[in-house]
Amino acid sequence: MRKLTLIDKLLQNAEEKCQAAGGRFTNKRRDILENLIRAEHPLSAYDLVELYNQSSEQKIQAMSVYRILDFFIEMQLVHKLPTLNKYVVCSHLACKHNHKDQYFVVCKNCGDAQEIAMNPTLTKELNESVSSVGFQLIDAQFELLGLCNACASKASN
Amino acid sequence: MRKLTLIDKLLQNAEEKCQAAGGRFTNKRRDILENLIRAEHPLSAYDLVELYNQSSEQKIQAMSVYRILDFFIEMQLVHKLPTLNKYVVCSHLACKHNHKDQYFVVCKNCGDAQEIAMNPTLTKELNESVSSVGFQLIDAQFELLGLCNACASKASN
DNA sequence: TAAAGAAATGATACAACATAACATTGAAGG
DNA sequence: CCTTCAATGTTATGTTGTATCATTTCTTTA
Ligand SMILES: [Zn+2]
Ligand SMILES: [Zn+2]
Ligand SMILES: [Zn+2]
Ligand SMILES: [Zn+2]
Repeated sequence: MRKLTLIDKLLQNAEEKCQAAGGRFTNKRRDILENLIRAEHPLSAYDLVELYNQSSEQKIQAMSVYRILDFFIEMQLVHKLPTLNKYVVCSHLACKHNHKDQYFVVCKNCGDAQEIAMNPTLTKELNESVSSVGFQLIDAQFELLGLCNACASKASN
Repeated sequence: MRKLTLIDKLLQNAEEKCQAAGGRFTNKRRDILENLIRAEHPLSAYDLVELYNQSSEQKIQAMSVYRILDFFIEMQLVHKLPTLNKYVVCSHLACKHNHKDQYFVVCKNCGDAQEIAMNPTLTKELNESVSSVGFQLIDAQFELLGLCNACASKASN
């Protein structure tokens, strides 16, 4: 019996989370998620349409991809990055726990994104800052623009 | 001699900032900025096209509005809110100083946005968090989703 | 002040991102 | 089976943003 690959495990974990929430993990959803996992960087919805239509016998349309992405975002398996109009798998796909506050750093040069868990102090500071102007926080996810390690060291050469 | 209104003062201040940076403050730019100031909430580029074409003898095209917005963003007189695909005037239009780190809270209910200056502690925490993963920050501006004071109190009725 | 150069805008076309609305298919439960 | 609801198909259209080349307007300077 063949050992499960890492991706198999991620997909299996994702399936469990979907089913636990009463959602189905259809073939289309599985394939879209797998493509996004393998990409290892943010993709647009239309990137995913192309990828799917190249790698599969079947065809999918943009409308369906958007619906599937919405579903995964609801399940917290995928995040949307509004500054890029792209989507990326949650870095906690392998974890059992549901993650809390996180943000993304986006590399201006290579476009890669990294999900960063907020430490308690940062969360606290942010919450205090927001509530000090009478605002009720619903979702703290955000993106910061900068240079990743790799690109920063290249740039300084 | 008529007293200058608040908006006149804001526009005058904006003009000075543009000229100090070697940019022109043309009539089109002035009118677009004035429309955005008067709106008092975020507008899309096409909202601004419509507003201009309704309120002016002349006509403007989307392309020009995008260029004007880019110019104002460069001048730090306008900010883009990527989660809304909308634009809003900087809350420091009346100040002489150039503002530093800030973020926006966006009301999920009414769509209003409020610009919040980051306090030193928050800036420090954020910088430390980012650099701890080897990332170099370029732009810390971001948006948080929630409920504004007015909408929160309505909702609890 | 006329010519040259640079900045701003016009005009047209199109690319990229996203949703509306209604029809059809397919899985799960009784 | 058959009902029901979730998921997807299908088509059309709305929204956001950029590319490209032409023209106008302002500024500089010879
Ligand atoms: Zn995540
Ligand atoms: Zn990079
Ligand atoms: Zn500002
Ligand atoms: Zn509100």
